[in-house]
Amino acid sequence: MFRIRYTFLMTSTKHTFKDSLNLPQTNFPMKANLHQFEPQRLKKWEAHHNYSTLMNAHKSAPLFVCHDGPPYANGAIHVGHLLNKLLKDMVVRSQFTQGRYGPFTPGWDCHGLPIEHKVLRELSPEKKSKLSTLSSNDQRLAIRNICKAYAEKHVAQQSAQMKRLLTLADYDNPYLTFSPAFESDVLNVFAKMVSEGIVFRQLKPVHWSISNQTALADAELEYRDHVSQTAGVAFPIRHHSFDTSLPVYALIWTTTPWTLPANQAIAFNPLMDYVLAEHANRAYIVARERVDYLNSHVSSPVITHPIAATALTNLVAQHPFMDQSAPLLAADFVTADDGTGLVHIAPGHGLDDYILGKAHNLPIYSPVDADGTFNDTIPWLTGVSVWDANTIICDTLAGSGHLVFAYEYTHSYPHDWRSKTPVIFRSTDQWFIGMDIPLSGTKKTLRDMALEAIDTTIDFHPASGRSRLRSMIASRPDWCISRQRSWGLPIPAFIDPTGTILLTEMSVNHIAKRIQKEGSDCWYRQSASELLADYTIESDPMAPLFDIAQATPLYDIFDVWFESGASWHAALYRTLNTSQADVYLEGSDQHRGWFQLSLLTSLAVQHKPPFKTLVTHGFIVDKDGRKLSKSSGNALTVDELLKTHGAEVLRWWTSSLSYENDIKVDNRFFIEAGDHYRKIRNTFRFMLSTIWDLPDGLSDCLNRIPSFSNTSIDCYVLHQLHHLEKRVLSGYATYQFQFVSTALYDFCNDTLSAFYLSSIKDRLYCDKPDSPRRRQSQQTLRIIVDSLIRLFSPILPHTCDEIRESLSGNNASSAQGQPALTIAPPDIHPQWPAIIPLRKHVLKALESAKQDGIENSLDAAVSIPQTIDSAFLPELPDLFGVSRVFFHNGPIRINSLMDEPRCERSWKRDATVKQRPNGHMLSDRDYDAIQ
RNA sequence: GGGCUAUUAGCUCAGCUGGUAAGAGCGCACCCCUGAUAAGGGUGAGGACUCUGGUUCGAAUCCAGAAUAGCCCA
Repeated sequence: MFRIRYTFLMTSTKHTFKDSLNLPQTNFPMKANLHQFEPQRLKKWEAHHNYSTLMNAHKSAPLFVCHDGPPYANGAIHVGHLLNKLLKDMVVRSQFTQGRYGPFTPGWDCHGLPIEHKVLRELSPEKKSKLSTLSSNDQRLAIRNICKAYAEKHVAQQSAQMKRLLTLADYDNPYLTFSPAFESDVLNVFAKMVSEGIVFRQLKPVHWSISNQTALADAELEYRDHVSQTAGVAFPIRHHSFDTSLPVYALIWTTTPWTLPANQAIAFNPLMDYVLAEHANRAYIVARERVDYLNSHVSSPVITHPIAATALTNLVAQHPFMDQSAPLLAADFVTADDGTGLVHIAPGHGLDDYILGKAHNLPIYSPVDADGTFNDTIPWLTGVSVWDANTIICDTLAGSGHLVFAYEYTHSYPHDWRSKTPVIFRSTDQWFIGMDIPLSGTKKTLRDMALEAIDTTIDFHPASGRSRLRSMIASRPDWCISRQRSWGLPIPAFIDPTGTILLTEMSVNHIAKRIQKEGSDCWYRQSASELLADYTIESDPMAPLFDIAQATPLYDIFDVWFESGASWHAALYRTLNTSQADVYLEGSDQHRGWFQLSLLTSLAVQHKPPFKTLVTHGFIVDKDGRKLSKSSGNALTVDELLKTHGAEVLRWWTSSLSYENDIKVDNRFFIEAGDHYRKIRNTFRFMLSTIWDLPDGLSDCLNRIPSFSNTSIDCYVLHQLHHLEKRVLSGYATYQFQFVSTALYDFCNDTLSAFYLSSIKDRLYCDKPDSPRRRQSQQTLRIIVDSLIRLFSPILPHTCDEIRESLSGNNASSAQGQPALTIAPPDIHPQWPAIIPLRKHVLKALESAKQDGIENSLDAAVSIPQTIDSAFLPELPDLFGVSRVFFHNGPIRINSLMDEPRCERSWKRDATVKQRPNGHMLSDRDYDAIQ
């Protein structure tokens, strides 16, 4: 009877009291419409001079510098840029959360071959032919002019995209490597390096791009498969004492027959065994381990006789077609991995060859011109390209009987990264920074200083960066800083008719001043005497005997890495008056690039690294972990991602990455990030909707915490919030954004949505509006919201501002730059840690009680063990989502209350429910609330 | 070929210096709520911790090798 009656009441009067409840209300929309509202937010920020306002407000806080590694001003930004910029932005913004001041100046790398190459390729035929009529300096100026416009256009484009990602940076005052101020500062750095005695000019084989007619840096090479014409070549030995009647030959193997005219020696490894291999009435010297290789390339098996490696010392071979000799030299770089174990040495065309040649005073001979053709020192090859020369030389060798075997060989070979054409080694005059020359100041070499800094003073995130950078520094060659192009900063050296070079600290600093005033174009407009007008060579103690009147400027430009590598001075010092950043944050490829070269210039000049910490992130790969191909990359343009997901979702995605490793991108990951974003947004929305009628201000809320009962849910959640703050701050401090975002998400999802908010709904809705219990929860919610937007704002700045506006109106101050609340941890009852697992067990028991017909937990009472402090009793029904909680001796038990009356207002089957004078079944609390 | 790194549920990832039956989110299945509603809540099923050796009383965790993938270099 009872059951039927109360069920009837429930359905018929279910919403009778809806209007008497304190139901949620908010203007904070559930749907974010990020694509629409983020651009509006940007406009608002710009109208309020967001960046400068924020910086001025925090100038007195401790400074933290994240120095921007300049992206190249070329093309639209891609997902890799997005990742890099957003990580930096979180570093910068989270400094404010940690109570610091984090200014950020964006930069762009504007000079260099990629732009020059692109610009020249896009030139119309008319313009090209017009260009060719100009003098070489006017050509350079014209090219530089077009390049500058190109760079400016792309800086503007990229800048707009980066802003659209809601990044906080001084976009009105970026650093650009072509600006006269930057160029001048770079030259000051260079001048100091000149004074340290580590800058030198030397003929040296360098990777040479034939198509672009320039020397290439390591960073400008890419390795691709290449088919080489290889040859086994016999060099007759002039005099020997081997026990054989056959003529003896040194058999070398080369993949570049065109370098044979420049041969100066043959190298062998003194630690390897060699034999005389007899074949077709000749005896070839080869490594014992390479006999099988030789057999595979000659018609009949060879017969071998062992010889001692020492017997090779002092042997001299005759060049097969040049009138010169080739001494046999010991070298440890010779291996038994391929070839014959004897290596043809052309010091003008290979790095190992060059080093060995220098050690033995061999000529650095390189008969190849800049265009890859032979010069007139080899009459029968003059004007022939090196690629064509391969065949001609092999034919010649075959004709003279010196070609033992020949075949085509596919192997990994360096190519020009722009033109994708194979490069060669060619000797030219280049400028170098020496790695192993003691600085005049410190008496230590750059290499030693760098290794010491890596081992002792620099922090690495992740830690593996240390060994990575270390092994690169330990093995890197001297730094070739010169390029033979137009779009760049000139190396300010002069040459006079005697071939004397003028390049001193004073002369460089002098040119730096000129360039600061006039820009580096002046180098191409003026003569040496004009450029050096105010320079008095007599007062320069380092100047050589030099004829300025007869001199001309040299037109090499700097490697762009030298310019960006000096940004700690040319950008950082100029803007912030400090030349050491707290952090440099870039992709792991920058161990070879910007990290390393910035370290070198800084150590040379200021004898300390330009950064305290290096943070590196991995590379973007596709959903299968493969390198992003052009086609898969095009499917995910930043503009498209912004349109479909919004910057906040992209920012959340970035925060959730384990960025140290490869980063897989696929649309579904952004969709997932969007789901997370909505979940967080809704949690905020609900909290906002429950505190709309809270009259008190925030400071009052914080002051009231100590008066909260230590068994109250509010006290517990504030305690959890305190721990969240601590965890988030430590995560931000160590750049562990994934840890931060997981902690924030779990707090919103578990601690708030599933636990706290579910538990306090009843009191928020059904208590009298100003009941102390309801007000206490509202104040708690207000504190939570305020704390959370401070923790979230480095990741979701727009949404946090939205929340602020919802709380305090459209003129609310921005949520950005606010330090964490760091609330004082309230004392909680010592049994709270037992309450949480108890709740889990109760929920499980309720789940199994569904089989017994108790589907709605408000139809249930729970009996729990008596071990819990009775002070918890008022909170437990809400915590478990049931109508009543009892203590008893025994395990958790669920009792049905379906036979008990149900409050028509709160839907709880409370013990106080009875029929009231208004005819409705209501609990004491609810009856009181509607009076 | 060398340096650095990664490989844990369908997917994305935690798992610190080796120690009771391997964790989370998403997804999936089932259920509740309909007074957060193009929301919210609960329960559950999913794993030879890439492979092969080794060290150890004990290894996802340390060592060696292999495979696959990424970055850098030759």
